[in-house]
Amino acid sequence: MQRDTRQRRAIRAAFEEAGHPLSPQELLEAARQEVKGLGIATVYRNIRALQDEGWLEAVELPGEPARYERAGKAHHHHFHCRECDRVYEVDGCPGNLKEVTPPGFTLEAHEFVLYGLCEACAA
Amino acid sequence: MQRDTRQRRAIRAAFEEAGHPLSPQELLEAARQEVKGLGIATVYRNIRALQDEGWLEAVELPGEPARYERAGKAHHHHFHCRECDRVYEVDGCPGNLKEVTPPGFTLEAHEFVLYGLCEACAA
DNA sequence: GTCGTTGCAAAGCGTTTGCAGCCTA
DNA sequence: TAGGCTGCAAACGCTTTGCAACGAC
Repeated sequence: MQRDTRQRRAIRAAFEEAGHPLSPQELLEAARQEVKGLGIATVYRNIRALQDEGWLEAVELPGEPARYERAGKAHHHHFHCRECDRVYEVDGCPGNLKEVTPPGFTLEAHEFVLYGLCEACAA
Repeated sequence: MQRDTRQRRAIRAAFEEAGHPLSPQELLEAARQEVKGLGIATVYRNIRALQDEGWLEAVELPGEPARYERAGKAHHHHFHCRECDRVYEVDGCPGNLKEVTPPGFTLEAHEFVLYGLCEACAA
């Protein structure tokens, strides 16, 4: 049975407050403001627990450590700003996925990441 | 000045022969058939050297170690088989990238990865 | 012979796991 | 009080680096 600890509450709260995906390190720093002495192992263990529970989802970006965001959102992709390093959600989905799939291959899922400048950084 | 060693020749040859991106480990195994006793450190050092030289390009897949392929190919994306773990090139590009980009954002690049079963594994 | 290159082993780095004590239910 | 949870440190897997010997030119 799962218990409601200070650590877990702080970790959940960090995700509620952040409007964007968090890395384990960012999460540690955020949650430590609430729970001093919080260990990185606890952060990783809770990330996994919250994922198993279906409360969190991994956001895997090519070439960098995974970030995490609240689960249950509608299908979406991400825009990674190369200036502020922030990750934004984008709605919608590129077309002609099937036409791009090689003949004989079975398509089950897809990842899609946009890179560039966000509105603030483009100004 | 760069030297032409047995190891470097074997590594180059492995890429020429493989029709798909190779991970450092796959590369080690392939090149070892030519050069027994080849070390993994040498593989990594040559991957970097060949990248600097513009002969190789990294293929970064979300959530796993990078693979590498010959540079200079036409724009393409990749299909990752969840069964045999191989990565294939796919030609073409999904549409409506601009429609998906949020207003005010500047789109500079995109990554796109398909997941599923390759032709061999789907059988 | 020079000096770039190699293999080995050790060091890094992010993530996971073992363990003894802690704390929630 | 039981047993899930935590912090610490050690263990991991992948990649990089230090070093002395090697070998291309």
